[in-house]
This record gives sequence, structure tokens and C-alpha cells, in this order.
Amino acid sequence: MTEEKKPLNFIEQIIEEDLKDGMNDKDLRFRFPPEPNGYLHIGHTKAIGISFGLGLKYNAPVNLRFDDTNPAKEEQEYVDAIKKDITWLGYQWDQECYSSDYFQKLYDWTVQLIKEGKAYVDSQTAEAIASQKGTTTEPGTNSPYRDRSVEENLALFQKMKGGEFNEGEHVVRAKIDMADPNMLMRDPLMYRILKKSHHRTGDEWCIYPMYDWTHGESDYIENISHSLCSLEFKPHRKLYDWFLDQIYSDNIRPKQREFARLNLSYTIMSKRKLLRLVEEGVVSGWDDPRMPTISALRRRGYTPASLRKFVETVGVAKRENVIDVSLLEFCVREDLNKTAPRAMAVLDPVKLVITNYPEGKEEWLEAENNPEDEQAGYRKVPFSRELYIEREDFKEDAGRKFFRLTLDKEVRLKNAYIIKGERVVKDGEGNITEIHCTYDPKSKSGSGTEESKRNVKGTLHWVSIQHAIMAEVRIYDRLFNDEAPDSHKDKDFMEFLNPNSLKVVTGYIEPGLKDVKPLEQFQFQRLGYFNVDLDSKPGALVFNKTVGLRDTWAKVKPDPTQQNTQKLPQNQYKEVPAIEEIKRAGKKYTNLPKEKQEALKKKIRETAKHIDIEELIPLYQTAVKKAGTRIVTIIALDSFLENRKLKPDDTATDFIKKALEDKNELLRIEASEVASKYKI
RNA sequence: UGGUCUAUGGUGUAACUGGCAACACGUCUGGUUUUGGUCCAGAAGAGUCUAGGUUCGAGCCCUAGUAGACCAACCA
Repeated sequence: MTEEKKPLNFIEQIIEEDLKDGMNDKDLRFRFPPEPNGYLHIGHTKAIGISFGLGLKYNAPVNLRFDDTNPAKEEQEYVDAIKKDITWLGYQWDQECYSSDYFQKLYDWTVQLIKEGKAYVDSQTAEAIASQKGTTTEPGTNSPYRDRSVEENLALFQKMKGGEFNEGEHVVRAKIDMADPNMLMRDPLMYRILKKSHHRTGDEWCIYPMYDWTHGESDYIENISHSLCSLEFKPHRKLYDWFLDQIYSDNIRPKQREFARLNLSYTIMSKRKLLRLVEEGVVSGWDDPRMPTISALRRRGYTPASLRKFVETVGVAKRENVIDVSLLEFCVREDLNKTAPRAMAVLDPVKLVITNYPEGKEEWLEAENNPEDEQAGYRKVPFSRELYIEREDFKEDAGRKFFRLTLDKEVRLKNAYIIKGERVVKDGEGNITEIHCTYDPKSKSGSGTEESKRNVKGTLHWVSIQHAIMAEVRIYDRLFNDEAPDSHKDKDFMEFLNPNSLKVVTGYIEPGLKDVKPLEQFQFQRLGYFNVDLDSKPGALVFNKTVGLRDTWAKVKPDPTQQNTQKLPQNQYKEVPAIEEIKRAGKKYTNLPKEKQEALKKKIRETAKHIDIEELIPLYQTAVKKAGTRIVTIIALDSFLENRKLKPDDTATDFIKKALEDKNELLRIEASEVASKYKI
């Protein structure tokens, strides 16, 4: 019994139920249907993971189908890139299909529908059709062409196909119900005229079927049992089923089910918006390592295994979500920690001179390639009198918690000797240019001496100046400063671009890495995981920082000398911090009736006196989906300012302005009161 | 002011279909460590959007609210 008892997600439950109801598991078949109009991104990885994962789980085939019904946007380049990405992720499709392979079949079916009086040719303009569509609250009106005779429809359709009309002159529509509450059922378009050359069918066709009239029928033709897509297609299901009803005879009847798409914090997923980043030169291309595309992630150093693990961890459900990038980073660290060979590199160098080490002497010291992998073995690294260490690893006056190099203190140089800081050399402006130290010759790593085993608190990485090779190192940060840059209705996502998302430095690397090839991966010890960029060439190496190591030290850095972190005895009652109370109030706020809201508001104002604006801002920022929390923060801000008799500073003003543009009306009202009070 | 869907720690997903709210990430302790990494041990953090109802018992069922998402492209 090796079968895990992992709980089934809702799609797996549906499948299990179908199986129980008599479906043969040999009839299970899935598909991944990208439109070849752009590069795949991390969001697609979820869709891929779901369908291909199901294929693996049930030993069922999965088709790769290119949904290529719009020649205006689609290109062969994208087809190739998509195939490459899926293969790289480690999945194998059964058949490679194209919607365009079904154009003739779709055409024949349309003729049949026309004959049955279920479809007609409409000869109005797009605007006229749109105006008759009605609104979500009012029914639409019938097209004047709705009752054309079958013969006339057939003749027109034939001529459309024959290229006798211009684009926009006629369309084919399904005759359903112009009063249906579902807008998609109000006589949806099935065909439009497009005089464009198609990347596969060339100029064979000048009429192209629409998505709804193509997708379900393609599923049907391919015997797909479960057609999985993201939530925004939920309203299409009714139409999907209607079209299927018209042509269904005795095949497997495909079932469309919808799951929530994946959103990742601090980035965007919309192909259209990603294209803008590329076209406006914000990034260097679709595979710029800051992009969320699969090709970019690959270039950045993410591994297929880490991406698969990620989408598996993320799960499948129906609610809107924003997944924290830290989960993605965890997945890649977990993988790379086991596989990436270690190396030493200094990215922000300062010169270290070992004054009692003989000039001209060099030693080749032994270093472990990967402590997580015994098979990885050892390598030699050169050591000499003059080294580079990280500027950050030395401090003249440091607190007790700083256990790196300071004056009169000992640290170990990784794989080498214990050294002691002696003095610093500075330039005219007081910048440190050299650090002088002495070493303990008996403390050589692995020498077996008493001294070699001595325990010193800190260990530093280093490179020998005369041996090190230089390399360009590209260090990335998140592309956007906002957790959900495209969730702001009134603001363009481009406003949230992080100006410091790329930093290029010259690093010094141990010489053993001289001959590395693109995409090779390393852990630069104490710094993070790096891989060799596609731009890298012998003699002009380029590295990308994939992700940093988990760094608990960085978090306490702001004031390492502070000792007054007085610990509260555990389990003694501790006061609920004001910010917590505000947060809780936010959870309730929107659901309360008016009077209770007023009462809660008073309480919030009281609590907010003890709060800091610095705490409110992050609370507001993380409340993308929580209107109540956003409202509460603005109330708290108001109270805070009033209580301290402050005028809003820049941050507070920004805060209020942002609230003024919020999609929640209650918040806008609240914010405008505050704004008028301070004349913002 | 129509239709459809959704609501569980900071985040994401569970809860054997009505029985002690669990897992992962993140956070915080402590230990090991020649990477402030890894690993090991542990802790804090939700009472399940609100109000009512059914029930011995509700996160799950019912009713009414509230909030959020999607839908009116000759896009997919």
C-alpha cells in the first residue's frame, strides 16, 4: 500500500464520480489548448499541471491542441515556443492537434445548422449587432436578418467562404435567444470574414470560426472527456453545451469544468500586458529573467521540477487567489539545494591582505562541491596573500550579533584559515580600501590539527585576487512594487514598475568556473543560487541570480546592536497589539449594519491612537481583496492624524489618494471626507 | 441594478460529505553546522464573512444579507 491518501481536488472528485457512474477509465482524455499568440507563463503552468497531471494520475492521454482560429494574432513562432516549454517542463502530449484541422468539419456542421434553421447570416455592422445585444439587465432585440430563408442563408454562407465579401460585411450567428440572461446566448457569432493568411492553412480560408463554435466541437472530435479551463469561461459553459447538443451523436460527450487561474504576487499574467512590457522595452524580451514566462523562468535558473512542485503545492480550487512569490522561491531553493554545485564568488569586493602570509605563495585548498550530495566530490580552490571578501562582511564597529569580520576578532575563511582583523586602510574620503589581517597557519581546514577544528562564530567566503575571474552578474528584484499591479481599476499597471528590478555588477569568481556553459547552475555560497545566462561566452561570463538563500540575518540587520528585544514570557497574557485589533475590525466591518458600523468606527478611532502609520500602510497594501480592511485603515489613519494634530505627509497623502480611487464605494466616501478635511 | 461563481490563520489548499479546524509557505524560538544555507526540535497565529434557522452537534444543510470575481470583442 503505497497509495497516498492525498485529498482529491474538486476536479478529481468529479472524475471519480464519473468513473463510479459507469465511465470507462480508458475513455478518459484531456487536453491543453493554448492559443499560439504569445509565450506561456507561470499561470499556464498551472493549467498544464492540471491537465497533464490528470493524464499521469489516470494514465490517460493528453492532447496538445493549438486553438488557432484567429490568424490576425497567431504565429508559428509561438507554436514552437509553446512546444518547447511544455517539453522542458517534462510533460508529453499524446496528439498534437490544431483547431484549424477542423475547419472543414466545422463548416459542414454549420451548413447543417443553417438547414435546421439554427443559424443564420447577419449582414449588419458590428456596431449594429452590439447595440441590439441588450445589456446585462435588459434583453436584446432580434436582428432584422434573423428570419432569412434557409436558401438565402446557405447561398450567402457559400459566398462568404468563396471570398466574395469584404471583412465585416456578413457574419454567421447561432439562432438561440436574444433575451437569455446569459449574454453569450444572445445569438452568438459563429463565423466572421477575415482576409488574413493563416500560419497553417494559408489562404485556403477567409472565414474563421469563433472560439465558442470551435472549442467544444474540437473537444468532441478529439474524444476529450474532461475539458478543463479557467473560471472566466464559466459563462461559456451554457453555450458550449448548446453547440454540443446540436451536433452530438454518440461519441464521448466532453464536460467543461472551470478552476481559478493562478495569480502571483508582484507580477502580472495577462499576455496583452506582458506584450506591452516587451514592446515598450521595459524588459529585454519575452525571456527577460524578470518576466513570469516559462522561457524567462528557465533562463533565470528555475528548474522544471521546482515549477511542477510549485503548481502542485498551489492546489486547485475555484476562488480567486494571489500566491506569494515566496512559495515559488521556496520550491526552487528546495530543488537547487540538493543539486547545485557550490562555488565561491564575491560580488561586492573589498581587498583583504593577510600580512603574515608569505608574498608570492599560493595554495590549492580542497573544497566540498555539495554538502547535500556525497557523490558530488571535491575541487581545488587557490588561496594567496591577497583576497577579496564581501564588503558587507566587515565592520569596524559592530554589535554583538555581528559575527563576521571586525577588528581584533576571529573568523574562518571558508575551506581555508582562521584570520583575525588587525587594521583598515582608508582613502581620503574615509572609505575602506583594504583590510589587513593575520592568519593562524595551523588552522587550515581539514588539516586535522587542533586549531583546524577550532570553533569560531563566523565563516566568510572569498576569492584569491590574482586567480579570480571576472564575470557580469545580473541581480534581479521583483518587476513591480505592488502586490497586484493590475488589480487597480483606475491605475495603469505600468505605474507600479520597480525601477530597481535589475542591477548589474562585476563579480569575482573562483577560477574553476572558467569554462561554464549557459544554463549551468551553482550556489554561490552565502549569496544564493546563480546560473549562467544565455548571453554568456568564454572569457565574458554572465550569471543570473536565480534566488537568494533564505536569510534570517537580513531581517534583524537594521539595528543589530539593539539588545532590548525583551522577550515576553511565553503563555503569559500579552496585550493584543492595536494593529491586530484594527485588522479584526476590518474583517467584520462591511458585513455589519449601519449603526453597528458607526459603533465599530468609534472603537477603531480609539484604538488607532496607539498605532503607527507605518503599520497601516502594509495592512492596506495586502488587503487587495478585502474592502473592510481597506476601509478600516483609512479610518485609523484619520484618527491617527487627528489625535497627533498632524497634517498628512507625503506617505499619508498618497495613502488617501489611493483610497479615493478605490473600487469600493464605502471606502471612497470615507476617504473623500478625510481628503476634504485636509484639503487634499 | 440581470445572471453565474466564490468566501476557512498573513498566503495557498484540506477537513473522509454533519463529529476535537489540518497541511505547506511565511513568521518566531532553541539545537546542529567551516554557508546567518541545509537539517532537527518546538511555538505563535483562524474558531471558518455577518445575522438568524434546522440539529444532541454546523466550516459543511436552510434563509436573508455583505464583500469580491466573471459576463454586453467580428479575441481566446
